[in-house]
Amino acid sequence: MKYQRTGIKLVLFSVIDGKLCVFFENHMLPSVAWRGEGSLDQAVDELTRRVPGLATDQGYREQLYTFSGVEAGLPAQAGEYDIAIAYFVLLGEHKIPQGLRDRWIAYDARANSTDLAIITYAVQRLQWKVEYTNVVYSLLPQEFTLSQLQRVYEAILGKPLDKRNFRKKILSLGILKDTKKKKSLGRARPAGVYRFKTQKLTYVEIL
Amino acid sequence: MKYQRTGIKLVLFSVIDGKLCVFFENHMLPSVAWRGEGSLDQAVDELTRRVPGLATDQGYREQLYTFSGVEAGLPAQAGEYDIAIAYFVLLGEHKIPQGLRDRWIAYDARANSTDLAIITYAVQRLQWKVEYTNVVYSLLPQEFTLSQLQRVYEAILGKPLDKRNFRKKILSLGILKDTKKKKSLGRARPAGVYRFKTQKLTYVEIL
DNA sequence: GCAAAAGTGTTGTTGGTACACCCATGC
DNA sequence: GCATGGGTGTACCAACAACACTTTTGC
Repeated sequence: MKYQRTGIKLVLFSVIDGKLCVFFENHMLPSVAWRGEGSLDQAVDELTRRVPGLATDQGYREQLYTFSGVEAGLPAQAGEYDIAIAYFVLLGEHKIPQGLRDRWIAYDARANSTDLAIITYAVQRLQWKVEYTNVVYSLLPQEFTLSQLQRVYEAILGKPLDKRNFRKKILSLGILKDTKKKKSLGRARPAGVYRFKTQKLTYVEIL
Repeated sequence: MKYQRTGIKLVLFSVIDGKLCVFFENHMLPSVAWRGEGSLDQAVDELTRRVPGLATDQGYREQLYTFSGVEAGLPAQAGEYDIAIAYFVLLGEHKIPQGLRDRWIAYDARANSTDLAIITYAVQRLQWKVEYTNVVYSLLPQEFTLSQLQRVYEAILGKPLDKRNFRKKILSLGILKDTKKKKSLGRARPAGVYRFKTQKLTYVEIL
């Protein structure tokens, strides 16, 4: 009797220097075989630990999709899996050690990685999630300015946003707390500092 | 070396008699072991064929989620899988042979099936999908009246909808075609007959 | 003629979008 | 004093929600 080989793949996102970036290990998504020992989550933990500078508990993680056969482009890759369970993980730029930033590549829908289909799917999911939840908390330090927040949104959505409308919207959602502090970046007027009320995933009330 | 056992589970939905129903095989979702032969899709085809009155190509199918360990309540079930890949399938009431309707049970969030977590998740996905796509085409005959359509929406969303607003909205989406025919049900005024412009999944323009 | 379901418009509210200038600071 | 990014308000438009009566048919 034949058993299938199952793999786990990670799509790691971060917004670095205003650009949406994905982590690669020699031009492929980090992946590992899974042999059914322990839970899937544990296996993902382990895989996560392989990424330099990334502790298990950091960031936001979510299962993406289970790819099989053609969809994942798997046949083309010898020694690969019959099915691949893909996860995406969000990691704040501030948690990435400076020396390792070159392993993060700016997302480009036209790139031709074997994993492009998975990455594209992950980006769509991220774009959706960021509009309907507070999930961006995982891409920012605990305290941040509204401009920082806006830059993260712009990087993910891939388009510029209007400053006034953005602030009105985000503040009206009531997911932020004004710390009343001020932070000065460079030689400009200091900006107000905010934090997310909660670091747990919350769906935004659209009513 | 140990290999994991992978299972496929099906959540089959239909709206029968104005109620959202799920198909059960002795109080459980239909499932089958998968040993990595052929693609996942083929395996789902096969499982689908086990459901009486359901041909492979009928209805709409989508992968739901891959459950492992605790999440799916699997440990409680002896002889079950390490991971279960769940799919949901939508099937029009008109395609279900009369004699087999008793295997379809009205969805109840309070029921205590071992598969309740999966089913609940599937219902949420369905509710979302039905609001942003034309996917209900798979739950109705080719031709139908607006009232029939509204009843399907109400069953899925679990709440009554306003007739005038519903019609305005659905017609403005431009996904329906008026056949100009009339259909008389019972002793009331005959209703206009519509069809979906396409039977392929289409995301609705929200602009 | 009456029961049953079909069909039809208006109004108020809300959320989205477009848009331009002054302010506080570092150098 | 000037360059840099921070911060603010209004007006228009589109989508949504609430709401009640007339029409056509079968019996």
